[in-house]
Amino acid sequence: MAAKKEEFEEEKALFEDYIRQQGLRKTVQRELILEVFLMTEDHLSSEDLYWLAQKKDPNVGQTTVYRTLKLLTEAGLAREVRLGDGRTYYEHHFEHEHHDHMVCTECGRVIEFFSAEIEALQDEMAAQYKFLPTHHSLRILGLCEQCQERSVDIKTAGSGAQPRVRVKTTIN
Amino acid sequence: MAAKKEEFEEEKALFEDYIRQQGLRKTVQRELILEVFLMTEDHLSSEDLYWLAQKKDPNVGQTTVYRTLKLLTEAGLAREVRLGDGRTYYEHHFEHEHHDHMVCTECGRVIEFFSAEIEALQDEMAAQYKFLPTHHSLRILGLCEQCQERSVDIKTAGSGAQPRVRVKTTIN
DNA sequence: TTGATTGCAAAGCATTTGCATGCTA
DNA sequence: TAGCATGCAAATGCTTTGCAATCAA
Repeated sequence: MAAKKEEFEEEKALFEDYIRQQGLRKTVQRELILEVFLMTEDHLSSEDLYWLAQKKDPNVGQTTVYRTLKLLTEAGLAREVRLGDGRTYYEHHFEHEHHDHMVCTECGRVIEFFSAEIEALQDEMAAQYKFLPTHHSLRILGLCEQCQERSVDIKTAGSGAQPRVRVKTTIN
Repeated sequence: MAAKKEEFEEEKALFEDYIRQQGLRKTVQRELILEVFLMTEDHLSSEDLYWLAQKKDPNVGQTTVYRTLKLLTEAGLAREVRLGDGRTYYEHHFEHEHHDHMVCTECGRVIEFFSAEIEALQDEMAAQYKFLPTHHSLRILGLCEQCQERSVDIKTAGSGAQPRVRVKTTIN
């Protein structure tokens, strides 16, 4: 994992460019938070990121994480995601395909998916209303495969197959 | 507007059925809140509803509005909507077509739209992941027609044509 | 040196909960 | 009468803000 550090030069450069453009300053905290964010392929809440950053440097504060995530979003490196519970999650934005989410209301599992047809139809609808879309979010709530099975036979089956999708246990 | 009161017998019956089924109790507050909700064809936050109900009976409390909105949602009369700011809005659910929203990030205007094709494709995607969808929400953010014009020529033009869509000014 | 940045503590919101009182069935 | 419902106040959880100290440019 530590070996990954060198991979994010492009993203880091982008961030530094943004910082310079805006007349802001490069700080160790911002660098650290960006690094931790980039190293984690997941939907992270501000708090998640805070704990991860804390492990590397106990000197970072919650507030700075909040502020830096906003910054990353403005810089185009992160994207805010609302999964349905109160908090705001962040996912990678730079060089990551746009996608939407299915959220299991039972276990919180998040499945990412993409449909070019849906995208196209959305633009069509927007055009119909002369609406200029900047971004969109489609969330499908329901039960994932595992939880459907679980609710059919109520055996408390042990952990079956490896989950094929990333799991967020922070929800619910 | 007061003449509309008699129109909602079906909805009221539905609510009373639900209340009875659940072993709950019919109260003046619940009736009033339901009535005010039904009389307003809009996206209402709990606070919006609270003020509207207050005008009719200063004895209703915020808490009861929150609790009753949950109840209405469970009874299938209301549906929760997240428009992107912090709060939760509610819209009619009973005998109302499902639809999605375009939200103008400039003025907060909300456009409702529906696309059977998008719906169908969503089900298709869900099936592909063996996901059992219960509901979904699609939100397109961007600029409405008026705000696009406004940002082209920066003349602070007065109020032009009548807005063709319902406007929520509570956002932003 | 100057002013942006940090982190703590406190404030802000929307929403929920504890609990004594009130009211429905 | 029994116990659900109400409404106030307090608590909660996430996020933002005020501000003095710190640090980058």
